[in-house]
Parts: sequence; C-alpha cells; structure tokens
Amino acid sequence: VTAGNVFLADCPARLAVEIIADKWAVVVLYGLAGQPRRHGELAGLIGGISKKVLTHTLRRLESSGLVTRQAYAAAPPRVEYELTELGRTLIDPIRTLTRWAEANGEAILDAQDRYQPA
Amino acid sequence: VTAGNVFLADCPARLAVEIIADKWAVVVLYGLAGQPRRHGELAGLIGGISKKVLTHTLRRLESSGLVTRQAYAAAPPRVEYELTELGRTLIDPIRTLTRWAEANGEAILDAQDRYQPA
DNA sequence: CGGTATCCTTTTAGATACTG
DNA sequence: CAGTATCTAAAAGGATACCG
Repeated sequence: VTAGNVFLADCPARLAVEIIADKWAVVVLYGLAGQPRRHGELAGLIGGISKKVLTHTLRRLESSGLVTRQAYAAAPPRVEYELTELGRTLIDPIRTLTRWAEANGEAILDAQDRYQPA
Repeated sequence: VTAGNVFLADCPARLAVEIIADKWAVVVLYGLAGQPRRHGELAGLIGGISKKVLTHTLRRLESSGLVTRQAYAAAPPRVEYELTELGRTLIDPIRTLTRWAEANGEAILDAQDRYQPA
C-alpha cells in the first residue's frame, strides 16, 4: 500500500521492512544463505554478536517464517537453523543490497571523514 | 571483504549495511526518491516520525554522503533535502527490497499469527 | 553445545516546550 | 517552518554465570 513511491504508515510493506531493517537480521540471513548452520557456527562466522542477541534474532526470524530451527537430541546438543522457502526469496534482495554496500562502502567512509556539521 | 558468502566483522560492506539497516533511514531515503522534499513534507509523508528523529536521520544520511541539505534564507524558513548521486544509486536496491516486502508482507504476518514458541 | 537468567549500560525514540 | 533542548520511557545489547 503506497502512494506514489512513498510509504504510508502501517502498510504491510512498511511492516516487512521493519523486520529486515535490522543489522543483525540481515547479517544472520546472509549467513544462512547456501547452507544450514549451527548456532555456534553462525556466531563464529558473524563475529561480535553475543549468544543472547543471536538467539533472539533467530527466534524473531523463525517467528516470521523466514528460518526454521531443528534440534537433534544428542549430547552435546545439535541445533541447525535453515532458511525457509520464504527466507530464501529474501536472499536475492539482500545480495542486491550487499553488492551495493561492497561497491560503495568506501565512498561512505570517505564522506563521513570529510563531513563537517553546518 | 567477505569469506564465501558471509560477512566478516568490520568489513566495509558490513559498515555500509549498518547505515541502511535502519527503519527510518530506509523510509526516508525512499521518501526522497524522485524529488527533493522539505522537512515537514517528509514528516507528513512518512507519518509517525518525530521531528527530532527525522532531523537526526537526515543528518546521518547527510554525513554519509547520501543526502544534501539546502537551506533557503527566508521567513518562514525553507529547507530542502535531496538525494545525492550516491544516494540515488541506493534507490534501486531499496526498491528491490520493498517489492519483496509488498509481495511477502502478508505471508510474514500470517506466520507471526501462527507462530507458537517451542 | 545451545541456550536462559540476571544485571547493567547504551541507544533510541516519543513528548513537550522553546527559538530564529 | 525547521530545528534544538530537556526529560523520560523503552528497547537493544554486552558480560557473566549457570543449566540441561
């Protein structure tokens, strides 16, 4: 539900954007692209994310139908997270974004260095 | 700087993603797509954003080289915000994302309704 | 290993009032 | 109109310890 090209409050598109407009969510989804991953494996790949936040992020993605959680009864425990069909459809848009980021990250850092508040 | 398809901490792509992985930043950029906009005009289009947060978001986008701010000396004041060349290159990736959101927003809402914590 | 629980600090954001 | 200042509430996130 958009007017022209601008979001209106409370439209579905805006709600969905709120889900993915999250630093950790994007990084976690990207980490799950291609193959299922275990909790600790994801933490290692991402770097700098605490267990608490990773778990919380995964739960939120799970509750939104983007990720599945599969626990295998064993000692030590083994839990695998995997993108759902819906989650996989998000990877392309994310890749578009990360390609942009890789191409323009330096430009942004340069701009930040040069920026003088008026 | 990525290993396989996963972000490593502190790479430029990750930093750039942090800039755009922000609810308000995405919405504001989208609001500026197509034409320059005044402060109050943006606030009205977006809905539910306070002046303080809108100003802060615009400053951050400005400091990252994505938006320019042009103040015209007059009474009452007139300030226009416009995407930079760099900012305009971000609109396509954002559109890809919002198209996904519009197509899948309902599916996410449904999943959230059905979700039962294990 | 994959969590939870607790504590604490930082960040984010809303409301309101005021200014050039 | 566009913004700043102040205050406050709420959310996010890190650290650490503990549990099945």
